[in-house]
Amino acid sequence: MDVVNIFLTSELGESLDDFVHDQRRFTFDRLGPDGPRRLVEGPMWAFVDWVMPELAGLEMCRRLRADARTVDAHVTMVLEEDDPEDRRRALRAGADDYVIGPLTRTAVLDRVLALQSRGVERQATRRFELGALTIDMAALQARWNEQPILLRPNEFRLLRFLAENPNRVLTREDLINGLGKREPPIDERTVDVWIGRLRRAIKAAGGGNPLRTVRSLGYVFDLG
Amino acid sequence: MDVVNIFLTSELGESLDDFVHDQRRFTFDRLGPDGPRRLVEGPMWAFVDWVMPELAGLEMCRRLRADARTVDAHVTMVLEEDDPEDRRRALRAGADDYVIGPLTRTAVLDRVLALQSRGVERQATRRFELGALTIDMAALQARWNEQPILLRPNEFRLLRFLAENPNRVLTREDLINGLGKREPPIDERTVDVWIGRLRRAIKAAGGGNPLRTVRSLGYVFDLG
DNA sequence: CAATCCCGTCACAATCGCGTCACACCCTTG
DNA sequence: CAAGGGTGTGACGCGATTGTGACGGGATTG
Repeated sequence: MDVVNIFLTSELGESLDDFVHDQRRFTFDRLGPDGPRRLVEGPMWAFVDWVMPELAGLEMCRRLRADARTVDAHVTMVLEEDDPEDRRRALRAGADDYVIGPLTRTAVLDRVLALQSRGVERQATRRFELGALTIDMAALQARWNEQPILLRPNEFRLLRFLAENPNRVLTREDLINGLGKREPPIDERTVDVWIGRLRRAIKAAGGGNPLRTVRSLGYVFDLG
Repeated sequence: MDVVNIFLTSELGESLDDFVHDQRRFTFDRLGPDGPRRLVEGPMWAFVDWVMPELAGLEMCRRLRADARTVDAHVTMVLEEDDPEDRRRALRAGADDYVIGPLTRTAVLDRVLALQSRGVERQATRRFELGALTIDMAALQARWNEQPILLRPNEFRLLRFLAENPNRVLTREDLINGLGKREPPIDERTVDVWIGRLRRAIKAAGGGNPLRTVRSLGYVFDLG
């Protein structure tokens, strides 16, 4: 059975106990300033309150992104009201997403289920190789046969996501979701430009072209 | 209670008996060159040794993928040492995953539990083989003896449909319907062109001609 | 506050996919 | 061997899809 690990920075009015639903086991846990209390395997979802007792939500967000145990978590920021300025700050601090509070059980499940529905998930792998390509999550660096590939942040995330799902056609929508770009909505054609830039960067490092276009569908990272 | 069926190609040093843990029943069984000894319901996990007494692990892997009873199994390859080249070969032969041996009870459970929680599920027949031909639905790619066949989307669908109905004469109408071309109506002669293009692509990949013309009827995908 | 970087969008050119046609070739039948 | 239907395939052209240079706004740096 799949396990979905959900972490929250605050107690909620309604009880959010562990439960099983639709073939998945949902576990809930408190998330403190020092990170998660327990280590888990599998996808992690963190909901961070804008205002926290001991720490500003934005700072918490940054910590999650810097902490090796939680870099792969999908971070949702919980805003008190819909302030465009706050939304932007949240995303810049590393959040993948946000909801307008207060946080309810329904809101949590909506988020998790919606993003899981495509079944494209991050794997918590620190460093991995695919053919000549090496991706080092800790150093945020990619190499082609030891030769560093000069990537901008967005390109790195794109390459990472593609490489995490090799030999599998990813639609432009998958890629947009995979990079956690919900807000503002991204034009699908923009993905073409991302791919173009990524290809150029790989080629500049002496690499081949592992990114295959599947016309009218999307792109694949080709192994072999 | 959920059942997790685990198949191994070799005896292990430590005993791996059936047992119950965490709401799941784990059953273990030997996996021989002819496939599983018993049919099971529910998820199957196969651990295939790189070196087997009677059959190379890679060949075993391909057989599992070609066998209707086991196409949906999650196949983990057991490597003796961490050779990137071997890993690639394993994945290309259809393995979903690999571990560096020797295989222990802990390694098996780690794998199964980790992947179950990560929600890595095999979609029905994502990949199948017929003789030298391999069709990978996820990557939308076909190979002839490991050599990729360069197919355009329509040709891929055609090949897939033919390969799904081997040894059976398909009329031009069958093929048009099989590819879901209702609108606009397709001229039956167009199918001839499709077949011609598909044959050329297979030959370009060093393949033979598995597509036989049945005069005044249609075409067959010939097995053997 | 100037210089630089990153990234989303646009517009246009290049490319691709594919249905159709036309004609040569093949096989069958008488 | 002549006749006639069936099949293979090169060529063509229309649409749709994709690649990419250019631009501008916002963020970051110094």
